[in-house]
Amino acid sequence: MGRPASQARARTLEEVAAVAGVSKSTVSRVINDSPAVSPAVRDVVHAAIAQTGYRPNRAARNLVTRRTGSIGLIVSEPEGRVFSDPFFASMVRGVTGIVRERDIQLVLVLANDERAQEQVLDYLRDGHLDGALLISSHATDPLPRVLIEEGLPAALSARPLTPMAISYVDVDSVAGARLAVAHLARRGCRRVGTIAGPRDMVAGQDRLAGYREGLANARLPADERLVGYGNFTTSGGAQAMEEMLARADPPDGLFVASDLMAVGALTVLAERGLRVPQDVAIVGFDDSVAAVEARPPLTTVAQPVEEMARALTLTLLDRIADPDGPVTSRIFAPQLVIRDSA
Amino acid sequence: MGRPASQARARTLEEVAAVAGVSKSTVSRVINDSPAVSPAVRDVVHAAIAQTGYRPNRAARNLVTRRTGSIGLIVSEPEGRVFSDPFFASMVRGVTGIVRERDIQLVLVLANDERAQEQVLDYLRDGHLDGALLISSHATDPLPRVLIEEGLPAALSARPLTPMAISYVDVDSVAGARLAVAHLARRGCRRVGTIAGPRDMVAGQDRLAGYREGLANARLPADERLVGYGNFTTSGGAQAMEEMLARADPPDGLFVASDLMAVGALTVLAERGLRVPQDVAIVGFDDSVAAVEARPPLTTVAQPVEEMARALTLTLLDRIADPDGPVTSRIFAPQLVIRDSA
DNA sequence: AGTCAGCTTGGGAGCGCTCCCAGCACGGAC
DNA sequence: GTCCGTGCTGGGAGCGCTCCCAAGCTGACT
Repeated sequence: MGRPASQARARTLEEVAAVAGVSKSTVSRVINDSPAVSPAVRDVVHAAIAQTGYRPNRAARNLVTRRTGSIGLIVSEPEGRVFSDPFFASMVRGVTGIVRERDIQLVLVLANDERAQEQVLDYLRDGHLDGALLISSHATDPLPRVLIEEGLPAALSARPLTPMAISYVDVDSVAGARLAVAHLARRGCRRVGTIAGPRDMVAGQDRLAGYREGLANARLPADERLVGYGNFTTSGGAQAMEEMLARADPPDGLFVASDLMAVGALTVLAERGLRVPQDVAIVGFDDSVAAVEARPPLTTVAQPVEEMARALTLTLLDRIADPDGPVTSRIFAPQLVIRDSA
Repeated sequence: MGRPASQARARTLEEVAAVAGVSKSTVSRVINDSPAVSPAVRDVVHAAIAQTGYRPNRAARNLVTRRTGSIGLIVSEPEGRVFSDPFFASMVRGVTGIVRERDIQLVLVLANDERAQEQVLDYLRDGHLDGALLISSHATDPLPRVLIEEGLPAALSARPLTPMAISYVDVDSVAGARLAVAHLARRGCRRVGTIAGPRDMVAGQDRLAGYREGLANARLPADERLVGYGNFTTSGGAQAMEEMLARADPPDGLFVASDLMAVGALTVLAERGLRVPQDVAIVGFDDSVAAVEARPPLTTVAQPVEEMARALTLTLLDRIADPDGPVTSRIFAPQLVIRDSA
């Protein structure tokens, strides 16, 4: 069944060239899809590659191309938070898909505290990575700005608070929130509240803004006592719900800026004996597994996370290939997924 | 503030050597901590390194040492499941700590379906990685065995079902479950049930075995109707709880093999109007954030995940340094964390 | 027939590093 | 005084690859 890999000496370009009866330059051209190779020779070389089981040596290639062939997935939030977010899992799946077919390494980098951020910066400056995917949503995160200044290709998983010369992908959160509120209004809700995200996250701000627009569009009254804030986690949602119930009569409709927070709200509502959707109709955001598993299953705003992740990755790769190219960003349209909670 | 990194040409050994007035061999020795350098020269070279801001070129070094300087974090379960598990976040934090101080790259690899597994195997065989950390708990996972056969250094995040020549770290799940049941018995519970993990996971089996031992130790009756099975997720726990309640009177004590499942059980109990801990005392497993955030906060069995992750990583690095060295594994002692649920 | 452009191909330098080997200086043993 | 370790240092080959440059060959055009 073949020897252990550690003993199987790797083939080299030279050997393939010998087998194919051509020079190593030619083999190199074939490998790199250079057009300057006649079809006949190309076939011969391909056969030789297959026969020898040749695989290019990454280190040797990197040495001369001055590329590393790897990009970083930089998580600059408390890792517990990020990983537990279903958004992250889908993101990784999307990124991995692209990265794998291009034979690029995805290096996981945690930059969750100040010290780590410094180290990460050093790391990036040392040129260990060709580029970076930044997973972070806090508007106050200094990393994006620093990366631009350092000239390292980067792309963000969310729109930065202040416009900057960096690519990003994001869902149209404002539109998503409007969608949710419109649905609630259509259902007949009159007192529509929201549990918004943190005020220092763009997603938090946008979804709140969209909620307000939605109210206005539906000619529904705005009641600030029905606006709560959570940190996008389950417990944050529960707490916000409790606080809202403490200061005002229950709303009959509620837009919650994340499924996780909605689940938290759900438990509080259940404790209070309020039925969903009869007493309070709820719309979440993300369409994560949490939405499916919630009781009742959540009506929610879906974002095409995997597609977004693919776009994000491709954007970064474009930028790596052409560092002076244009900064391109894409906003994806959200979609309402109707289940039982509203 | 300095030119962009992309323009700042990297220093080389040669340049440092020139500055220090020595040969590049000597500089290389200093960098690699060779003892064969006189203290005086060493100091001069260190000064030159600092002055020039020299950083070794990873590719060049890899080319000659035939190492890649990176290890894989191989996630061979559905990524949604793994990432959402708080265990994973702590694991990553521990691994990252070690890896960062050794300047090793952590490459994230998803092997969540058959096709991906094949690709991952190819990838490993190509020598892109010096070794692999395997995050997977399904006893049926073929990857560990394959890695051994390929001769690629690897370490598992959990004890494999069948003993094999591969290092791993794990918590003593049996002891942990015994701890939990003993606590329940001490509290006065007489009808102690369990929601166990999947039968094809070692952790599931061990915790169930520990539960049984705990019952025996406390001279408590074993009632198979009080044994349920979940897949370590919240919804799995809820479902198992419902099924148990459907086929038997509620237990007065319950050991749940994971915090996430315990949270699911909690919601079902709440729906049924059963109070925790008064009617049913519950002990979870993992001491994750979910335990802290649960209502009531969960008494649970803690495992020193971060320390385990560090040990796991060090084990792998040892193995990479000396592939023929002994296979060492470590079992960590669990600890009971008492909160409000039992 | 001669010239030249255009297409393929081969040769070989060089990327930055490690590590083998040789050389040198010094000091102790004879 | 000679010889031989021992400790430190420098020289240089070579890792596998890319890419520049030159050379060969074809066919079209003058």
